[in-house]
Amino acid sequence: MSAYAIHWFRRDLRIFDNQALSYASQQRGGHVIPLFIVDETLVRSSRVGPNRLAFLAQRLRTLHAELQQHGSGLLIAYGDPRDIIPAIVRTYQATLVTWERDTAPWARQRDKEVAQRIQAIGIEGKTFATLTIQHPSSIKSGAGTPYTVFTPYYRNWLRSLTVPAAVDVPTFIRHPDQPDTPQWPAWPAATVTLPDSSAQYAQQRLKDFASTAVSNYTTGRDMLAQTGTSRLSAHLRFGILSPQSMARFAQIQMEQHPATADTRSGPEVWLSELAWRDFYHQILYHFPHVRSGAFRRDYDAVPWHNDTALFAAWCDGRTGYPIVDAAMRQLRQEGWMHNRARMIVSSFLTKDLLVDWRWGERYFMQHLIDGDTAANNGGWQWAAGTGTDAQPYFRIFNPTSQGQKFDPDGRYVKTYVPELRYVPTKYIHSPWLLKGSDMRQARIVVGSDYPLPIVDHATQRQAALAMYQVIKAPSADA
DNA sequence: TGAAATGTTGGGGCG
DNA sequence: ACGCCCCAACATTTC
Repeated sequence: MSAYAIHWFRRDLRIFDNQALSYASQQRGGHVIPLFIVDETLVRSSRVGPNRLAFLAQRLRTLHAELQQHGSGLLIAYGDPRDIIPAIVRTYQATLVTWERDTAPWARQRDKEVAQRIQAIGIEGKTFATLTIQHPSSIKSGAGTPYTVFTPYYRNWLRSLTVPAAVDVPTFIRHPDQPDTPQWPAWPAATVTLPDSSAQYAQQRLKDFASTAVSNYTTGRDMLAQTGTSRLSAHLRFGILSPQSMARFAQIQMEQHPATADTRSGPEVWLSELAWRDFYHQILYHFPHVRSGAFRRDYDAVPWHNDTALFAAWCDGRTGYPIVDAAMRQLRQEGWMHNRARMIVSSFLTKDLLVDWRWGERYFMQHLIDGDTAANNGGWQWAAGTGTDAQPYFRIFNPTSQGQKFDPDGRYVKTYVPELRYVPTKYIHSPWLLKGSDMRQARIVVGSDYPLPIVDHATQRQAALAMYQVIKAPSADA
């Protein structure tokens, strides 16, 4: 009988279209131990919240069930992978370890040390670059440097895009010593209703989205009250679906929905969103300093006001701006927020409340089930104007007009801010203007039942422009 | 993957 | 008929 391989699951929690897992199985004739390691130091990070953990815990259970259907099961171990991997290699006399390569610098460092440790005992570590559709180091400018602007990156990304065919579910032969039941993590319960974590659900949702919603994606994705987006971000985050499988669907749909002269087709725009994900992963890969500070280092000098009361009001969804409050309450209720809403609230936090983007970034990471450092950091720095290809500091969203554009009938606001449900459409994004008979019709007193705006947008816009002036000031040379 | 401020134009009210 | 003004509508510039 062949020796065993270990497949180390991390962010690729699937058995279909998992190159590293299938390789392990093929190399050892099905003798593969599916392993997940819980590193409690990561679990206790201030960038993690109960909802993402609970979704991960749930996925470990559904992954185990899916493995069981194929005669296998998940092995869950606890500790530092640098110690755990060599220990399990010894326990099960394994001769090969496979895993999906990460893009984050700290994870790459850890993985490098794991590889060194098993190499020292004569075991091969075989890795696969499948976390992104194209590897961060594969898309470079003519000068050989990484792109920091999306458009040229995307042009190059599209040109070199060849999505590998899907890899089938491998065969599994269970190791006789592997416990029947994994030792499940004892993590706090979710505070929200979690999405279905099964691969079956995710694959069906992908099919449904690809066959219907994606054709209207170009405009539908921005409409807050519509299901115009795939809503598969959490599944992509944990690799329940591979990004490659999404790209394949997008490519098929692109052939069926050709672009018109003036508008990019839905599938094309959706594919570009997948490229944005790749883009931000390669930014984190090549510029690890973005994790703690501005990509453009001069923006670290922006004198954020950081008023804790204003920040608390933003977190709680009581700013008095309905579109902002709806979005922040959606985040708390669902552990998810519509992408357009993420842009609106991040613009509001940084440019109306003048709070450091890192406060918002951390809060998002604590609450988002789909929270991913690369994408979340990229999005926040984009909104704050501190990042790669960011919107300029003077581009400031008006929360009222954004609401009118992307939630014209107020359905999104009324879903998450129910105290505004009788407010006439005309005032739904500016309830502070209600008076007389309109106020009576709205059955609400603005200022007590729902807050008055905690800041004045026009005033704060000017304050934000002033705050960002340090960027333009000449450096103080001695 | 803005919005506000400022500039320009032209229709129409009015003396 | 004419000049003047107002201002909506659109364009351009600025942040």
